[in-house]
Amino acid sequence: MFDIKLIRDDRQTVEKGLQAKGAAIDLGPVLKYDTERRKLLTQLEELRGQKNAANDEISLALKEKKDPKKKIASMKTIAHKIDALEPKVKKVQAQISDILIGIPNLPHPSVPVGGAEKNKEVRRWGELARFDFTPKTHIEIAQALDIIDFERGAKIAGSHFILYKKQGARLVRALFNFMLDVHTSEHGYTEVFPPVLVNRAAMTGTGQLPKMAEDMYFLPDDDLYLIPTAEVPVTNIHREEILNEEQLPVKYAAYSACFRREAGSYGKDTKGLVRVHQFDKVELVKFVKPADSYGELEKLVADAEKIFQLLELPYRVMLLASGDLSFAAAKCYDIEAHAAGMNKWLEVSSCSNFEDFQARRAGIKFKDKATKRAAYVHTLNGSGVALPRTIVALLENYQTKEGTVRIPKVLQPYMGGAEVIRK
RNA sequence: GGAGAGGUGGCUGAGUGGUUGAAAGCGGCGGUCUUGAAAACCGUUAAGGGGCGACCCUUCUAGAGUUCGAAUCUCUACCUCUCCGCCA
Repeated sequence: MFDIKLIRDDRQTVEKGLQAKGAAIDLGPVLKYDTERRKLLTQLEELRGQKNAANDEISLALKEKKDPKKKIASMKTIAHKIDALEPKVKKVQAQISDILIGIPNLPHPSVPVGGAEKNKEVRRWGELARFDFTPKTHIEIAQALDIIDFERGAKIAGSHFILYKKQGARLVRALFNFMLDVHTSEHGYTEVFPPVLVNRAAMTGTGQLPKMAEDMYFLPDDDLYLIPTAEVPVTNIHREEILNEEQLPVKYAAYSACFRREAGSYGKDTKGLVRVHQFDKVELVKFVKPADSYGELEKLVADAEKIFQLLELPYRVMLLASGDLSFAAAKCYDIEAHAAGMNKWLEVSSCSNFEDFQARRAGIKFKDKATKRAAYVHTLNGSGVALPRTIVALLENYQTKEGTVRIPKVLQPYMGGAEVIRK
């Protein structure tokens, strides 16, 4: 929920931020409703005060064995006035919430203003793979090695659903185990394994609802959604909670399957692993003190990068421009791995600082010792990392002339000691 | 799926129509005592909204209702627990 106070106090900054994000929202109406709400609320509270006072008098009269009839009658009059006013207040409050819930987070000042063309490469790691033969795409490699069956995946569920086989299936298991191990034992994250179905409140809390409804699988009989990322259940672990300042930062690493309808992206990446409806991902989620959140964002990106460094896969880190940011994000880095077969940079991780945007919607606070008040935490999350595109990079970068695929050192223990994937 | 019992502050838990925003305990914070700590004792300690402020209003899972008045009564939804059934 966007902070109405910020709109009230600094309308220009909000408008500028929204414009940078490409969200054309007229703040006039919400401010008008806000003024009206406060006017009505003052009246309502005045009446409620009268009612409470009358009630005290009645209760006192009863105690003193006096007749409260007259007082009851006057309280009745007040109650009628309140009944008339209450729906008006509720209505205007609902109008305000409807607008606020649809306002995206503002970009951080360090974010370049503009569309995707303004995305900025901030660093690059590793050497691009070079071959003395023409490298194949992961589709050709996987089919030749019989480790992915695209046709039968489609037969079972539909196109863009993947059936991994043999060392392909093992590779999936190897990768998320490896990633979880790195993040829990080296980066200090607590492992969680969340539900992949969540309710409406959870989806609203992290900001997927109301805007992203058409991109999610929904089970109407149970009013439940399949998660598009573990960010949703994991961030909602602490929904409507007040955390202790000492326990911050809280850091979770979660493996989950993720489900995306990818509505509207038909015709894009129609083949292979680049865009699929169900995929696996290890997600990192942090709850931090507001003052620490930008430092924590840099660490989060570094934690995700570490996976590619260990896998020895070349990548670059992109700072997203304002127009390319998601609804809830204030600042975001994408990690893009290079896939040699397709000769493309593939987005494999997205690390974002949401500041207090999600915390506000989900009611996640901490007890601030300095002020002795409950304040919103800042939430962050990043993929650490998404599997299918990492598999694309692995297959395409580690392919050999013979058609086999070398397994990076760190993964070999997870692959039963195998050094190569062969048919 | 069937039967029953519940959902109260950071936690446990009292409260069955009117000074109850809510007893008590635990935990937290401050103090006395102590070289320091523990123990003991004293005090303090919910969140949100409005107002410059004294202060006022809201909130006992959520929504609807009964009543002059609801944590307390009624209905609905959701959730939890116990027993039975089914089941990986």
